[in-house]
Amino acid sequence: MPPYPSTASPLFTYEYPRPAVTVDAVVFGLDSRSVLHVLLIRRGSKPHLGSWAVPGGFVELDEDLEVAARRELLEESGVHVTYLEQLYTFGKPGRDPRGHVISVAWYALVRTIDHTPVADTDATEVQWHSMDDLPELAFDHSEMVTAAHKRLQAKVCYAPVGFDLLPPKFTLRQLQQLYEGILDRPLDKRNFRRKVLAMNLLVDTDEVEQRVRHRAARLYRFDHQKYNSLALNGFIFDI
Amino acid sequence: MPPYPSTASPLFTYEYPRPAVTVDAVVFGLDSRSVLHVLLIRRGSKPHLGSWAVPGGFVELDEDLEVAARRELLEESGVHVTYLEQLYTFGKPGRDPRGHVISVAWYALVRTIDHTPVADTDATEVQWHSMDDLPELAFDHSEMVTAAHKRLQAKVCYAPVGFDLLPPKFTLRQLQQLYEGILDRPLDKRNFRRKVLAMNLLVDTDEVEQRVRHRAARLYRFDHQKYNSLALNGFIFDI
DNA sequence: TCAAAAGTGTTGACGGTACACCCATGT
DNA sequence: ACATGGGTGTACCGTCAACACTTTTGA
Repeated sequence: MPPYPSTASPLFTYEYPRPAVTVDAVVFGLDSRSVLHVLLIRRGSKPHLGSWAVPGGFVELDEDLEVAARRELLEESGVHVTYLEQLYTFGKPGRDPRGHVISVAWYALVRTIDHTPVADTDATEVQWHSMDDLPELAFDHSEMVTAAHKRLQAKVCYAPVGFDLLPPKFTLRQLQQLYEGILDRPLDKRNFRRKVLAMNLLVDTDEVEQRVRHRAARLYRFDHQKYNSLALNGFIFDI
Repeated sequence: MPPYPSTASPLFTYEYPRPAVTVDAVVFGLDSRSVLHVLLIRRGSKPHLGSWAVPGGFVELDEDLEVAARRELLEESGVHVTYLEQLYTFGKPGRDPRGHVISVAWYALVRTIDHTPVADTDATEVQWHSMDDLPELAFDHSEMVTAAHKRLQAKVCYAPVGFDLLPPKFTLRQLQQLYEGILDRPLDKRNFRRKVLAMNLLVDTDEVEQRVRHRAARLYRFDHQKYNSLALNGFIFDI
């Protein structure tokens, strides 16, 4: 085992052993019925070999934390995330049997989870699991998923992050089902539609959904540009 | 320089060098005129020797992150915090000239800042600085303070954390000035009083403030017990 | 023609905001 | 007596919640 390698400055002394640092990401997606799912991998190495876990891994030296999170997601599950936000840093001694491991947890949103191609390096299996039927998870990953879900529930109410779970063009029904799935409660259809349309941030594309066996719904897209300029002037998205 | 020491499990390999991990804490307090202040230390060592910075330091192996934050606060500034919450983890390469240093930032509230005794180990000087007159700070600490302030502004609106900045018994005026100082905007006196009293979480102590040269205001205390039991049933504090 | 979802308004309750004066106290 | 802040009520307005029927479409 080589001595601990040097970094940029000679002033940096190595009297103290360092904890290891990982990043883990709780990835949310919706299936075609707008049901909220979480991406899990089956661990291909010890500890917790064979258990389900959230994708993640060690941060490399001089690697940005967000870059590390994206790299691990790509390596372990091949998903393309549309939204990524830091969640919380878990560092309780004993959370990893290998020693002191500090994990910077993130949560991410992806657009659609039907037919997601999955790569794997460390993971033997990658799978979407419905939020209301999750298996036991390795380490403290259940806690991470719970925290991420709460954060998402709070955030969709005051920021337009939900759109990152939908395709660029979507129906009002899809949007409402998304909110109902995330908030885990029913919403009134008329009130919901009135409220979201009143913000004037949805653009009617003059297209309708295809191949449905009922009256086809209009497709809307979210006007990110307009939202951004409004947000600069203190506008607050609110559902 | 000794080789990097071993941890619990032999499975834990040391092929990769690890970033260092620190904790830093943005500590808020009010002066006697209810003006929001931040606790800063003047750095007594390189890098940024002589610059103002937020108190913090390296996490020890197998030390819990919150414990580390409290330890550093005690060592560097001797303050007793009444509230401590994790804020964000900063890990951009280059944020510390010594090498890759990941900082888990916290924010804390203390009750009163008049005549605060200050100890120091690494710090040559410890001082409260008014939020609207902050010096340049070392590293990315300005960013930390800004993030902490935003978080505090958001949090006082939906959680009773502001009371951790006040003495156990306080006047409604103090409470209002606290909110005005944190939110940085004036509030209507009658509406504010009606709203906070309507929550039925303030207990009139039947005492009044002393040694004031005007009509003495009633002193209230916040009923933490009642709040906790209400919160369990879904009650949400709201200012 | 049936099944399924799209689309559409009104009312009542509640909470937020705006606003000004008299009172108690210490100097 | 004066300066300083303590303490109080009402009216208007906007927002939210509750609620049901007709229309369109594909099978």
